[in-house]
Amino acid sequence: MNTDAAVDALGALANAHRLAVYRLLVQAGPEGKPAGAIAEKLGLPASSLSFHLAHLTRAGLITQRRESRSLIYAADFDAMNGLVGFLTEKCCGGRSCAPAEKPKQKRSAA
Amino acid sequence: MNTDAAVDALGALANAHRLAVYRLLVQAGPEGKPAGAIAEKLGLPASSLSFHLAHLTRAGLITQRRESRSLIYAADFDAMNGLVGFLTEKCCGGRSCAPAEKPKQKRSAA
DNA sequence: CCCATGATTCGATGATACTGGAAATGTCGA
DNA sequence: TCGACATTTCCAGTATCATCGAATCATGGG
Repeated sequence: MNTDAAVDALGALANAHRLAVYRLLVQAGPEGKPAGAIAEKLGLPASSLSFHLAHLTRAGLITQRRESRSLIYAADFDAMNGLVGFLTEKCCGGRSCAPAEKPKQKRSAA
Repeated sequence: MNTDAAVDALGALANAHRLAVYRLLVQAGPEGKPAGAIAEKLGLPASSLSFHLAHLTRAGLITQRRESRSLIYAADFDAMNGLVGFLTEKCCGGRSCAPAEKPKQKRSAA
């Protein structure tokens, strides 16, 4: 993950519709969801949804695969983890910064 | 963290300059950095930097405090953790999704 | 081959964001 | 009080993004 990729990913998520799509796919897990099901669930016109799906795909946050006539989209969890890692990189210059790194505390965290 | 707040935060980070500012502050830790030092480090005109700092502040990602003539900015780590939590919420519908959560499962679900 | 279905691309329009110099604001030392 | 310093606000020009109906592409069944 480099700066350009991170900016692309963040820009892709910085929209209410795309964020909703992405979270839906995150919750759907690796099997993903077809475009039509997403459009219905979110109440978006097909062309608008397609625009947003393309945006997320271009940013590397989701993947696309065809299954017969449907195109199935799924979240790319590696990309998300890479993004999170990039944001917190060298957090606090190595010093403790409590919850951002969650050290070796065995307390149940939220 | 709700959807609107997340969109604001992501939008604030979705810019090369602001992302650089934010990462600089994340690495600087809780003590933060004065605007002038950030401007110099990043080679940004003061007015442009001020615009970006205001954007990040409005999104709740960084905090501002005055120290004599300087305005010190610092990353708000709670906000970042809230954002990350929001993105990964209900990840995979509760099923295993490997690296996104603590790797505790031994089933190969995928 | 032809049609139905699922999804993308095209195109025009309106809205929003980024930039940076100049001027204004707030703060401190002498 | 005056001047120097640190930073923000103002402003206008440019550029990029979001929307969605219609047209188009891709696939599978009869």
